[in-house]
Amino acid sequence: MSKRVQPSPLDAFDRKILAILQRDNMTPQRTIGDAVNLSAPAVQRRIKRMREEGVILADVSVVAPEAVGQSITIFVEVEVISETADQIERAKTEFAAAPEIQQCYYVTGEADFILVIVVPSMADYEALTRRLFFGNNNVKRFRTFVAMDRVKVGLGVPLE
Amino acid sequence: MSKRVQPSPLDAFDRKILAILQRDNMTPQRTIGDAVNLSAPAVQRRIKRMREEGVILADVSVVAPEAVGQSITIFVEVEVISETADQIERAKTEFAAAPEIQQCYYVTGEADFILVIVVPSMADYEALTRRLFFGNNNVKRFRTFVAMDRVKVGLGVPLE
DNA sequence: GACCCCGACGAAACAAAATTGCAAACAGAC
DNA sequence: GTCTGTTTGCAATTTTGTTTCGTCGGGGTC
Repeated sequence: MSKRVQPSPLDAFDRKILAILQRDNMTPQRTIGDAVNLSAPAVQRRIKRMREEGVILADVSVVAPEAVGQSITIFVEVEVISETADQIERAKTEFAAAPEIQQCYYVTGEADFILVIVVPSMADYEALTRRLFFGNNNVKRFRTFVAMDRVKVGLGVPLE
Repeated sequence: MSKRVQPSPLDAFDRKILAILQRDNMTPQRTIGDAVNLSAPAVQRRIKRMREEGVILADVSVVAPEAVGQSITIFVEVEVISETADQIERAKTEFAAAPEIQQCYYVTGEADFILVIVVPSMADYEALTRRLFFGNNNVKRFRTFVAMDRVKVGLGVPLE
């Protein structure tokens, strides 16, 4: 199920390449090569390997939510009643399936799940809570935080 | 300062293209064209326009945090003492500057900021809290949630 | 209705980038 | 020192992105 193939260790070249790609994956390999002192084909082979090994999970465009009418970002802390493996698995599956849920994490602490949700309006959010939380009798409680400002949004990982 | 240029409305073609790109932005334009019934140049013009208008914010590779030794994801709710515009701005700037902070949102509700943090170890997180929270006398309180499972992670927005 | 203008399209030509084949450099094992 | 693996750079090939150009269709004007 996992995409990882071999945990082949990353060297300094790989990390530099990753640092560039996670900022802009349309950078020409030639340019990357110049930046890291490697030929374009060498860079390309490393990228290919990292994709195969699952170091690079995906290559995506980041779409501005407001531009497509999804102007509201919401955080939700969800606390469940039963924490049996079965129930947790069920919750994970349900959350993962909802397209409005951009991110879902299973966490320790005072909550069990933290969700990042993107919707066009509060009415849509209200409808979603009805479906997802009130309609799920394993949800004990949930707390909502509405984002006023997306100060920093990304999936970039600290490198080097 | 903003990247938006003109809020030219998106049609069904644009949305279909975005849906493809936010899943895989390495899809050849010809392939996209076939999928949406448009020629490659038409697709390319639309993509170019959406980039210029800020509909497409960025094009990035998604790196697996574990693969680069950043195996711990943490959520933090931060509550500040003073909520003057000045202090909030200062906090935003500071959070945005930290590379370990992957995401930062300014929110309503029981907290003021929600952070998503990626670190190699709890020790690193501890050091970060010391620097970021204990070292900041405007932080009243913060709550930590450690992710046990990244159930769903992405920046994709619901389209159509 | 005839006209023009504007915008978007597709086909083809073109440019640039990615990919592959191959020989050489290098590192470690014996 | 020689062998074997791996990784590299260069050059040829292929794929992809980009530009050009002629055409089509809608809207406004006279």
